[in-house]
Amino acid sequence: MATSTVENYLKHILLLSEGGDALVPMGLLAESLDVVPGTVTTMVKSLADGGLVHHRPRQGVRLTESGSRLALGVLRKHRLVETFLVNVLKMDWSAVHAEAEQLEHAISNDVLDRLDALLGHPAVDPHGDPIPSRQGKISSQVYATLATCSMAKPLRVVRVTEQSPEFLQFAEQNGLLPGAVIRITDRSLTAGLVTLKRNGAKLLLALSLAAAGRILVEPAPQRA
Amino acid sequence: MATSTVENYLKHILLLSEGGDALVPMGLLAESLDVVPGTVTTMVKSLADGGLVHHRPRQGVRLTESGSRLALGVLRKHRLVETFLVNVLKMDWSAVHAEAEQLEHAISNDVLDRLDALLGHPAVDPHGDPIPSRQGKISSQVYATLATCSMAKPLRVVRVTEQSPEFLQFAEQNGLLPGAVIRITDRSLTAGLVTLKRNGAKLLLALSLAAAGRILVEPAPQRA
DNA sequence: GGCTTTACTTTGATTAGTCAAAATAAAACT
DNA sequence: AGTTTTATTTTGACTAATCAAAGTAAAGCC
Repeated sequence: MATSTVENYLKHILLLSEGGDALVPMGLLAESLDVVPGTVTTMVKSLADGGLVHHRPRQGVRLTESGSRLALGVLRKHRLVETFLVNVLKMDWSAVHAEAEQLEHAISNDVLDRLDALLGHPAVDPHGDPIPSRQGKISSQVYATLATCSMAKPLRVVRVTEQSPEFLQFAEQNGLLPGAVIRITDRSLTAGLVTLKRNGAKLLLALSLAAAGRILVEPAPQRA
Repeated sequence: MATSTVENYLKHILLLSEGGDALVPMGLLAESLDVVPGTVTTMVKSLADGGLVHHRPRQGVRLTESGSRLALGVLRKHRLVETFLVNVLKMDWSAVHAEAEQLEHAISNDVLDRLDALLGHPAVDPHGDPIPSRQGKISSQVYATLATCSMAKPLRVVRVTEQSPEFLQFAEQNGLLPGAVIRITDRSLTAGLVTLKRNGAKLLLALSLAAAGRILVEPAPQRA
């Protein structure tokens, strides 16, 4: 079995490569894992020895087939555990990320499959992130964000791509959970602001463009 | 936070000291943890530096107050996780010990408390072992075993003090789960055999004395 | 094209946990 | 009491993962 350190490296590489097979720069990986760059270099070389990644020196790192399989397995554990913590144990969705970071390395595939069944084989976790299938497939639909979408039509929040409890709490308090239907009332690139109105809410809500870019949306069906 | 190695040492010391504050010999601890004795000596000295155990050189080791608190916490996690795996995820009780060994080090107290509530604050795990309370109290009732109990009256199995999947499967197949009511028909010290009959079963069942000593019983109420 | 900045790699050291094997203390036999 | 056995401790070495700091390659910039 891979150590949880190895599992973490693979998971971060997967997340940083955005589904594609682009090279992940070493520095980015170091920052993401919160270790110094030298550490990443040594670890990546040993992962490469183990056939889990390809290392292009001075350029970056990319998952191999078997590294990718492993990384998707870890991600599946992470997201199913998060779903369990929120749906069954009723935990705050802003708190479950840290818990899942630990549990994803301790849970067996047997337990995972039972959890999956208990939850009804969910396709996305509470943040709206897609859960890889047991076969390692991940539905990688490309969504627009509040910063990039068209402004005309009503939108439904599908996903919040940010893990920090502060941001998630902010999102929750303002009703920006996956499923919420909203409408953009204004977007100013110069001010760096997006203003929107939630269905059923009285007040307008202003968001920085940076924050808006973390919220993925799809067109909401007209007048449900 | 204590590493999972530290947690394991403390848990094993707790289990080997049988609730009392007897000194646990280093060799026994080494065997129980499946490491060589030299490793235990070094680790125990560092645990002693951390104030978690008292080390009497060449004699053994004993938990301090704070070591005991930590160990009971780990044991609580272990047994609640086992209960969850059996009661909620419907896993085989003979398989859950190994799973819980991993999960006990990864689960937070917050998650644990929610699990505890979900399960209805159980007092014992599926093997009949008592679950320490959140305050670290453990109901340490002393039970007789099939090897030591009186033979006259009907008995109820309360606990199976053995973790190996083989033994647990054997027990399960022969209906010796906690709660089962049985009656001893014969016990021969010379042959090393105990023979018994389960309520509702047709056949007699023979057990070695060693195996019988792993099964704790209490007097069953007469004709329920 | 040469200088500077930035990103990455190397080197040497550290910590946690482990083993193998030699050394020692205590207990157990004659 | 002296010797043997057994349990424990010490010593030296190893692996995984890390950091600090020095070294190097590649881009970017006059």
